[in-house]
Amino acid sequence: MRRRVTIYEVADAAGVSVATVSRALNGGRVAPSTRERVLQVAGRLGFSPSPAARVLATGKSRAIGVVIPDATGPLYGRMLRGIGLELAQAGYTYLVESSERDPGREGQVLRDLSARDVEALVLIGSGLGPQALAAMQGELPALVLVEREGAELAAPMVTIDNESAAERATRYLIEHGHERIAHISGPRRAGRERLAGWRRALAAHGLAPGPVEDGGFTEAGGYRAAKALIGQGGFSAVFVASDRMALGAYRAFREAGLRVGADVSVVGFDGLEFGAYLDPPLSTLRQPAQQLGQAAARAALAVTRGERPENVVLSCELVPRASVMEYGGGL
Amino acid sequence: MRRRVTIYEVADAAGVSVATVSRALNGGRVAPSTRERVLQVAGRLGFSPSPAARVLATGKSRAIGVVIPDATGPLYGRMLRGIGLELAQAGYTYLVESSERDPGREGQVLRDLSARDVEALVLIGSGLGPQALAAMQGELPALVLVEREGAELAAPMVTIDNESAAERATRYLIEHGHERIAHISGPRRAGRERLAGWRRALAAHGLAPGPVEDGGFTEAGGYRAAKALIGQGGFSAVFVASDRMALGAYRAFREAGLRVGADVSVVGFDGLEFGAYLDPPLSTLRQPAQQLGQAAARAALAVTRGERPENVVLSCELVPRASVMEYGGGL
DNA sequence: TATCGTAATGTAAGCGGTTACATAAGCACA
DNA sequence: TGTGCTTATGTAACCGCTTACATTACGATA
Repeated sequence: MRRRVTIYEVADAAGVSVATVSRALNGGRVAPSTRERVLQVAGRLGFSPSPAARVLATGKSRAIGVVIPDATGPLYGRMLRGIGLELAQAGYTYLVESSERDPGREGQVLRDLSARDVEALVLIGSGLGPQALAAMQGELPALVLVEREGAELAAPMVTIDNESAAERATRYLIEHGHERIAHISGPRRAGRERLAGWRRALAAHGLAPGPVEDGGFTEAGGYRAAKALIGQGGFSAVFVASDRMALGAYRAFREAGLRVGADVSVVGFDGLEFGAYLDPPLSTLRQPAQQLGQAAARAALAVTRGERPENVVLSCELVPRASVMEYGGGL
Repeated sequence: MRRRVTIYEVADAAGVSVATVSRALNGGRVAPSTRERVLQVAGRLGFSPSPAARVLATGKSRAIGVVIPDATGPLYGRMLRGIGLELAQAGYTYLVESSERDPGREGQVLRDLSARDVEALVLIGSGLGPQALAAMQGELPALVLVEREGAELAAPMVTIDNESAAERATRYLIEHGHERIAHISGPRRAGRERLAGWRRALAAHGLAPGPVEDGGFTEAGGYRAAKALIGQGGFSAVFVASDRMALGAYRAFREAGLRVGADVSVVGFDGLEFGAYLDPPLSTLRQPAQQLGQAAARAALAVTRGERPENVVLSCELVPRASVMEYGGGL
């Protein structure tokens, strides 16, 4: 079995005390020549300090906890990569747990992570509401909120600029000559902000808002919402607040005999991979998932240092594709 | 700041010694009445044992390390969910790191995870070769290999039955009347086994193997391979060893004016989400990603107990879709 | 009643680091 | 040469658990 090389063995081999070894390794005051020797011996022996012992001695675990809503979500992998990259530079790691979109389970997960001694918690996406979180905050380490409600929680927030992105999406349709633009909306903060962006773009161009239907951010909801819109008519384009809802909308349009990109233009939101493979490929706004992760990690590191980092707002990139065409007479 | 409740405080409050508290909590011999009281007090005080202290005292970290090739891979999220689920039941956690498909970095990552005291390492997908791993094995905890080469490493392996799945895919084409079936293959063990399954199915039905082109498991490679096949002709269907290569193949067929599902039938492999949204939807073999994760976690737990678990081979499920049609005269 | 085995509990020694405090060494200065 | 600093290093306590071993209590047995 692998056996751990301890600091004592390094100390013996280098002919110094463990305190000196510890200092040499962690940048304390040591004579340069001694440091040199200790480092050399430590390297030769393959010494690597026991994280557990270090945690116990210092009270800092050098780990942060990350809670995601759904392990299979396509964006979370990218966020985690961003988090991992950023943390690694600071010698930190992370523990991930998924709440599986169950607020009760999220509570569990938070307690669990907290019991595991993480120094900060990054909560991604929707989950427990602000009041519920506030109630738990006493027993939890510092929080960082990513794309989540909770301005009142005195926790740093990392978000995307939903409103501007939605405005950009809508403007993209307007630039293609569309004047009657519908919206399939979603719930919560993200949904509200995207709705607001849509409104703002229309208002800025002196256009009246088209019909709005809620799609609950699900494919089935998007399908139903599109059906409802089709029933009402009066639009030549739709801004859909998520790619997944756009998927459902595609189906509804197809069933109604409408060709996306010809009879009706569509812009989605999120930039999920499958959008590129739809027929026609879906125009969308790409979320900067990895950057969100990095920003969240930076914020988390800052809070572990007792700082109070600024909120971060990132913007999305428009991905123009064939689902949007020049206006040529609408529904 | 949150302060940790220690076992001493519980002991005081319950009027017993710390040893008794520890035993009461971990199932040692304690009088039932005492255990009851201790548990009660511990609950009231909100005691949860310091993992670091426990690791230090027992030498077991209750954590395993997981290495994935690519944080954004769509299957890894599912695998991790399986791993997490299984580990949680045993009171274990995991640390993930991604090698980003860089063997050098994988070496780093392994050392890093190992320095973090994980009790076992689950290596997913391709990466360092068996010789390189063997060379490191001395400084690493026990390994579990998931979909990876290394039969000679004396490490439990969790894999899918690539050959049978490929055979099933090919048989599916044969059942639709195709007799001249090409193959776009991939590298490494997975590629070889899928090739073998394709051959086996053809042989079993007395059919001659059609042309084979390697696509390197990438979309661009699939495109090139399909181009090459089209140049040669002589097939009415293709079994493609990965969905991503199938994506490239679709493009090549489209550019050549061939309609997938009509002029040429295609079966992919992996069961990635986007396949359902291709035009036409791609028939494929779905990898049991979550089950792979669970099996891997079970194996990892077993090795931490010093057991030598059996290899696990899981099978894939055929997902029939419109990319395969009854033979009606081929290229 | 003395003896012994057994069950319940307590005492204290680690586990492997960090770090406050003590000590020693080296040097400048009077 | 003695005094006082500064700097380098050592000693040992502590972080919060687990667990080997010691101790105590108690009923069973002779």
